[in-house]
Amino acid sequence: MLGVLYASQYRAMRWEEEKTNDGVKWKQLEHKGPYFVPLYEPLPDDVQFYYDGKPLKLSLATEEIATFYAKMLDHEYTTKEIFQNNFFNDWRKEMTPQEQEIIKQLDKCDFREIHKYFVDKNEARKALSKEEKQKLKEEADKIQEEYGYCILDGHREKIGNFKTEPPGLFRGRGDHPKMGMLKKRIMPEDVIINCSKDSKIPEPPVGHKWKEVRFDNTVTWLASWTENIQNSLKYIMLNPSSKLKGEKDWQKFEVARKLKDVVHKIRAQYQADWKSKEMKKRQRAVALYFIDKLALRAGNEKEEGETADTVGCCSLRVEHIKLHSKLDGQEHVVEFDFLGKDSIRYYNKVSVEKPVFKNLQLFMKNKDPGDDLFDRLSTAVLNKHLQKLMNGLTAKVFRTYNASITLQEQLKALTNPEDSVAGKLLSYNRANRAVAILCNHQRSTPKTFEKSMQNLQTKIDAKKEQLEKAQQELEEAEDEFKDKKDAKAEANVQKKKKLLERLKEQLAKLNVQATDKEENKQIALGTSKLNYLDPRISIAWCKKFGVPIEKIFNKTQREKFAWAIDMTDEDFEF
DNA sequence: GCAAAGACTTAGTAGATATGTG
DNA sequence: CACATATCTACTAAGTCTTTGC
Repeated sequence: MLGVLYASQYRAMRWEEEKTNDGVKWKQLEHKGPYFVPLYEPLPDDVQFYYDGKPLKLSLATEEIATFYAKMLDHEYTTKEIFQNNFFNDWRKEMTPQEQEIIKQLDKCDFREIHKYFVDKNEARKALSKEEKQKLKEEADKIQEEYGYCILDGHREKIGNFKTEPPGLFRGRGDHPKMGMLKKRIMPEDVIINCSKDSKIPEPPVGHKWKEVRFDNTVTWLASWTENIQNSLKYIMLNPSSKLKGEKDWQKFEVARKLKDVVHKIRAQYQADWKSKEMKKRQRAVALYFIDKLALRAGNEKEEGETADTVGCCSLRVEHIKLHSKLDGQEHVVEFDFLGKDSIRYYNKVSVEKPVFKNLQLFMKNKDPGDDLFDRLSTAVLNKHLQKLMNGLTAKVFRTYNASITLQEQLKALTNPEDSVAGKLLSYNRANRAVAILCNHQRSTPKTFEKSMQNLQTKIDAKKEQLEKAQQELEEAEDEFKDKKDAKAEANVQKKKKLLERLKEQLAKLNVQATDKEENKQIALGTSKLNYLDPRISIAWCKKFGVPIEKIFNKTQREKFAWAIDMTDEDFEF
């Protein structure tokens, strides 16, 4: 074979579908191991901790943990009782016996001086000169260069998270029972290295050993450790731009496209199952209907008291829905109100088919608010059923499928080929937004939202004024041309016309911006774009309507979707 | 057949960086 | 050019689903 390949051939080969199904993920894996975050640097002597109003010199380990709390002093977390208690408990465990003897109440601890020290330090860093900042950047780049890449089957690939997580206080989301607990420092002795046998095995930092070095090519991680809060594993894995991740991503969307072919049959079946004699089947059918229609997550069981109380479809409880025979002119309305992943609230009122409504009444009969709505159902049962309906089908495929098909339909409905690029982008964002709403992807309203909205309005008003003025000037110029009929006057008319056109465009652009911003207030578009929307739909749309891909995908996104950018033409259909 | 462990994807946010503006 | 604002990136928690071990 020739040593030279055309770029397109190379690309086609690079994304060629994986044939192996023996679970082997790679043949060669070489890397440097994780980068360990720097050790704790003690506070200067003039920065003091006070207990009960008196300065108290802390041992190194105790001081380090104190700084974790001090740094968070103006964060809402430190006002929460659970956070305070968990922190204080864990902190006391690390104290010397003498310190334990003295430090007995958190409210007698004064961290303010330590807090100020870190605030000042932060400011100082921000105020650094360009050259000094450049130097810091170069140092960071050097670390990235050395630890941030690995060799996988002959390709140099970027690693996603190559640094160990620094110690600190656990920041769980929502009402997390473990918030404030001490997240311990990861040492080489905690870390398992995974690489290929014949590769250069990473060296542990001097004076240290790895917990284990293994050669498992059926998994994709490079290193792992067990974190001490939930006692679960953490991994160092490849960046989404890597071939391995890209192929997996592609595969995910291919499974979702396969669902497109059978979804009608599946829908017909679960509708029929609403009337099944078996309670278990009815529950399965109603749950699947929710997952399909509302894009709910599967809802695995969680260990009580270990995490925030959140639910998905299969773990919904009676207290999470209300039934209304009639509401706001609609029949058979189900009102959902529960906390989902990341304790994000799901609130929705949906009019459902009568049999669904009847079934829900049945499922709720003689149950307490805290009882499971689908008591005969689990995600395992549901997924086992789905697996029989289509190879590779699980609950989450419905989210991917419905998100992608919605984008495709919305783009078709909303795009006007006559629009400017800005107008088309508004349509794109609206289509994206429809998906984000479906998937309930929310964000907290940016702190400066109201203000920046006002600023934009001021700009719009100013532009309107300019426009009116330009309009007048144009009329005057036209009058003058009627009088004089000379070349100079004609040129002036043309000039004013151009100006007017430009201002009109600018105003239109600002208006589009304002609409977009308002509609986006509490909705996060990024998550669906990155995880649920088949990028080929977006790329085909760009090509079809002459929108540069950079307008919808930033650098990171283009890297992640390199597989799709390489293979998609404007005719692609999901 | 089940629970726990393991592997991998999906999620919002904080802080860094880029861009626009007076 | 300094500052404000918008956008991007890194981070790591929190899910889903599969595998393991009894």
